[in-house]
Amino acid sequence: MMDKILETLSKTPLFQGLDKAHLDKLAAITIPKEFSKGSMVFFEGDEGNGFYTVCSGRVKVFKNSSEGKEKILHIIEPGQPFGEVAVFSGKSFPANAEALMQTSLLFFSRQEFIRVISDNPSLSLNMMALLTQRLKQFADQIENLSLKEVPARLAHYLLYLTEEQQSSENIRLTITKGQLASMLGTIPETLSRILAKMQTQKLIEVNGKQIVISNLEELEYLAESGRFNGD
Amino acid sequence: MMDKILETLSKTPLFQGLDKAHLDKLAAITIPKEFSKGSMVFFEGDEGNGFYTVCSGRVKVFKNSSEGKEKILHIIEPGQPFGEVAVFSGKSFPANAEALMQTSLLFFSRQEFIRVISDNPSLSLNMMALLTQRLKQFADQIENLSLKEVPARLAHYLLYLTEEQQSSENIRLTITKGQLASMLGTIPETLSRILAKMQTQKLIEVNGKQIVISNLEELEYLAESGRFNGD
DNA sequence: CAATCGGTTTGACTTAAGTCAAGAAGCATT
DNA sequence: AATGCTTCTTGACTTAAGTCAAACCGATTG
Repeated sequence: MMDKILETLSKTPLFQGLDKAHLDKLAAITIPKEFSKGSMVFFEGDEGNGFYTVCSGRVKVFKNSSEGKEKILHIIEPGQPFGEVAVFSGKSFPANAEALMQTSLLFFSRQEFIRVISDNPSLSLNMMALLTQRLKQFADQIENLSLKEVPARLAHYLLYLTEEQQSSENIRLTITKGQLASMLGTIPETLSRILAKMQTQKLIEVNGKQIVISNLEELEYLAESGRFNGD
Repeated sequence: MMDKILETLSKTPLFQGLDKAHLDKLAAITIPKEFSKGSMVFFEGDEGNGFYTVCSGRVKVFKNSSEGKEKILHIIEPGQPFGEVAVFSGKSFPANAEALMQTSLLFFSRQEFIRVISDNPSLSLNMMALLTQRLKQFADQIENLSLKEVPARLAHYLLYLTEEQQSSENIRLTITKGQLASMLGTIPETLSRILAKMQTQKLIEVNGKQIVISNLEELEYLAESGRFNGD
């Protein structure tokens, strides 16, 4: 049991490079929690007494509007933390988090974690690296949302997937198209139409969640310029 | 000279609560730099060997698109730091920074700063608080950009100004309307039209940079719902 | 093997907001 | 006061993307 936790911690990038003693301290304050598909880990505005890391499963972090529309901020994969904002500044979570499937999480309480991190420059630096990475991602999202149109945002995301999956030929969507639409700041109908257009323009071939990149250069051009070449 | 720096440091929220010894250490690694109006502090992609805090003046942090449009991410006021992302994760700055007027900055080199912060839990926690505040701001911006329309975003900003300036009656734009448009993710023409509409709807009265809030409740409703009441 | 359900697609239509172009208003400087 | 600036406003027009509604598909499940 404790072994399982230690193993998970040691695989979490945030805790990389820590020595055994510190990992043990962390393991001691770790609280495992289970969430079933569709259940909420926390709501925006909830008092946040700590943060989580994903052990197995997947968590959707999102905001929603008064009319019930939602914007997915990120999908958290195993090994990644979320909810850290509540630990260091606000007392409350700035967004909602929902398990997308049966998910096991590790919970770190703010007080205990701050005690551990205060005595641990290496962990502090890891945490700051993580937070600044997130800032960069968000800055890119803001740039895309305000400066680029949906086709360019989608192209950008597909290119990101090629890196992620180390294949410039064949990629696989790891989320539903509806969720992808939400991440890109649009709606399923629009996404569907643009995927269709990318196909008629021979940039890609879509088969369910499987996507073949037929014309990488054009896709890169689209991501950059926002225009389908010749239209 | 050194006194001036120490005084500035002690007024910077990031360095709040540090004891004299640590402030001295910081002052020792501080490098003052001057920028004239319109000059660039750094460009997106530049190698970032440290970060800055604003001593006096003002700095615009922004991204720009291939077509030359720009999105202002934030306007940095005296006492605030910027460029921290480059210190802790990427080696490069994720956005551009330009002095909006004659501006004096303090520069902290990455290596030296990491040395100081490693030995200073209090400063670490301050830094993490700062970074998470930024994350929260960005998350809100993303929410606004993808879930709300321009009128709601503008209303939201005006309400923010009432808090900032501690007046629910009379506020003053501290940036040009063009810059405001860019911060809201729109263009000056659109901003101008919406301000005009807010006036005909008796929500506000605009007089140059001076704005009188005539109907706070309606403005709050607009920020929340995105709709002008009754239309 | 229907029946059902989430996810996806398509079509017809509406609308928010961008583009382009021309003035108008502010301001600083001579 | 006249000149150039930049900033802001307004109008006519275009366009990207959202809404609403219907149908479709694929995968369970009774």
